[in-house]
This record gives sequence, structure tokens and C-alpha cells, in this order.
Amino acid sequence: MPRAGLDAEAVVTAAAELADTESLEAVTLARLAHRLGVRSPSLYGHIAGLDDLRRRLGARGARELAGALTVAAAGRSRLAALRAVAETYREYARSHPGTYAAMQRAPDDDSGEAASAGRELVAVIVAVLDGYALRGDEAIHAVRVVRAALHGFTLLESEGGFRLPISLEDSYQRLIGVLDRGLADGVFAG
Amino acid sequence: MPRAGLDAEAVVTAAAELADTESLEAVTLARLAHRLGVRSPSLYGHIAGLDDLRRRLGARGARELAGALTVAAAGRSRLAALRAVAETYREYARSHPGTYAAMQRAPDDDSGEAASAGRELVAVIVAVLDGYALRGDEAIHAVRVVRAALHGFTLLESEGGFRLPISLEDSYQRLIGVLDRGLADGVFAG
DNA sequence: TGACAAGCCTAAGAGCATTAGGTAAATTCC
DNA sequence: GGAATTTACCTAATGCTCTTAGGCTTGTCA
Repeated sequence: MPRAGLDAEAVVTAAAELADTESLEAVTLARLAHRLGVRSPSLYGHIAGLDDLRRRLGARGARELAGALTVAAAGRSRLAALRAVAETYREYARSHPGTYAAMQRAPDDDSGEAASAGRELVAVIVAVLDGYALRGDEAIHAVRVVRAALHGFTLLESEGGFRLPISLEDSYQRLIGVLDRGLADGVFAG
Repeated sequence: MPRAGLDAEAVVTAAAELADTESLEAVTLARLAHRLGVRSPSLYGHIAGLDDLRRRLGARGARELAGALTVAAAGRSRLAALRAVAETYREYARSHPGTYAAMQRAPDDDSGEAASAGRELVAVIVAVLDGYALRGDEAIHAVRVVRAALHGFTLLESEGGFRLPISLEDSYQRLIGVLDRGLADGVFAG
């Protein structure tokens, strides 16, 4: 009997493919094992179980997304940076819906990959906000507002919450505009 | 053997309690049946299965939330209305986390309770935006932006996405402020 | 070549949703 | 009041899921 030659990385990659082409719920150890040409108990040699797999998938997504956002923000500031980050954020969520869904459950502990990937994400947004010259707690509030807005839009979109035949692109531009105006015009204790 | 005297309403109510005190994932037919003093196949006399139960739970939540928002918005306009709706929205999600989670999967068809409850929700926000005098497509964009912002904040909060020890109330006020400014100041094609 | 670790296997248990078919209680009708 | 019917619940069984235990085989390294 030949070996499949798996490792944790390959398992998570297969899980990501399944999650993004079907859905996160479609990612079962049984289906994943079948896809990898292996029996499901064999997966336990690489991952600690289904929950662990979901955590790894979410952590990988957060890392990927943070990387993409960092690239998008590079060399830009204020509205240009905000727009680039927002577009990249939405694009990632659209093209990786299952992985994006896996990112949602917050990590249990503050150590570990998932948590540090989450911090990376926050750091990128902090960098974008730098141009708006926000200080102390106000910068935190601003990060929360921006995250909430991008996350909420993205989620409503991926869940099919927007049903009217009116341009989602236009709606998203309005959202970015609202954020920019709020950040620039002193809602955050200017 | 005495009867439990269940009906669909009672089953959904028990599911809501379980979802809101533990989590949506904790709502299994087995646990629900145990709680109601019944064997799980008996639930099929009242609901069509687990998916159907989740749909009903989400529909009930949307109806409840829409009702609460309608009350909150009554007699107010612009910032006062927006603030009242936003506070009520967040309060509902905080006190009914499981039900709120059940509301997220959009209904499959446009008929049925879940879809009409969703339309109610949108209608309330449309009413709030009336004071801002938005027309045509711009009103739709505005509804989407407001929904996305409230939804995103609420979800990040309930998933423990905000970890820093800085007031969430303050952050939410900033979010409301940003929305108000955007709605008032012509981001939506004034 | 022999020791050993790594990778995969089968077998088995427990929990889940769901369907099929039977029984007893409540309700309706005469 | 008693019979027929509907309603509410039951047990039994199927097939899926994750997960643990223990064994075999393949590859690596001294």
C-alpha cells in the first residue's frame, strides 16, 4: 500500500479548497480523508481533530488576509489606503468564503497562531489609520469601527443578505466614503 | 404515559432558550427533546428537522428584532432615531446571541416567514433614513451601509473579536457618529 | 542489516439526524 | 356515553459523524 505523504499543511490546504468551493460546513473529516485518498482516522496523525482543523484554517486565512492587506496599503495613505485595504478585504472574502467563515470564531487563547494572525490584521488597519492622525484610545475606536464596517458588509454579502438588484460595488464605495469622512472630520475626537 | 403537549411554538421557544444561554451549535434535536421531556423523533411531529428548526428560530428573531426596532424608532428622526435603533439592535444581539446567530443564514426563497421578517428589518431602517432625505438608489445604499455597520460591530462583539480593555460603548457611539455624519453630509449623493 | 519512528490501516464506540411503523391519548361525532 | 378518528408520542433501526485504541508496513538512520 503506497503512502499518501500528507502533512498538516496539505490537510489544511485541502480543507481550504473544500471550504471555499463548497462551504465550511462541507468540511468534514470523512470527506476530507476521501479527497486525500486516506481513511479519516489517518488525519489524526496530522491534526488534532475537526476543531483543530478549523482553527488552523482560520489562522491561515487571517495570515493570508493580513499579508494581502499589508501589500495593498503599502505606499498609500488616508483615503487611498483605506480604499485599497477595503477592496482587498472584500475581494479576499469573496474569493475565499469558507476560509473567511473559519476566521470568525475568535481564538481561545492569546498565544498561538490564530491570535497572532488576528493581531496582524489589526496592525494593518492601525497603519492605515496612521494618516488620519488619531491618538490613543481614539485610534482603537477607529480600528473597531473600520473592522466592523468591512466585516459586516462582507458577511452580509457572502450570506446573500443583499437581495435587491442594485450595485454592491456602489454600496461598498459609499461605505468607504462614510468611513473616510468620519475618520477625517473629527468624529474621533479631532 | 402523559403527553408533553408540545407544538411548534413551544419547540422553537425551547430552542431559543438553549441557543441564547449556550450557543446555536448546542441546539441539537437530542438535547432539545431531552429538555422537553420527549424523545427526539417526536419533534418531527412539530418541525420538519433541524434545518427547519434553525430557520424558524431565525425568523422569530428577525420578527422580534424588527418589532423592537420599530418601537425604538417611533417618534424620533435622524440622529436620535439612528441612535435608538442602533442601541436596540446591539442590545438585542447581546441578549439573544444564539437567536441572532440563527438569523444570519439568509432564507432560501423570498416567500415564507423568514424572508418577510427580513424585509421588516430593512423597512425599519428605511424609515429611520427618511429623515435624512435620501432618494432612490441612494436610500438603498444607505440601508446597506447602516446594516453592515451595525451587523459587523455586533458580530465582532459577540464573537469576542474586540479584546482590548477599552469601552465598547464608546466605540459603538463612534460608529453611530460616523454613520450619522455620512448620512447627513452628502456621501449619499446629497 | 537491525532498530526505530512515521504513516496509514482496521475495528469499535458514542452521538447525531432521520425514517418507518406502532400505540395510546385526546377529540370529534353520533 | 360510546365509537371513530386524529393527534402525539413511542421504539426500533439506518447511516452518518468524530474519535480512540491498537496493529501493520514503509521509510530512515546507525
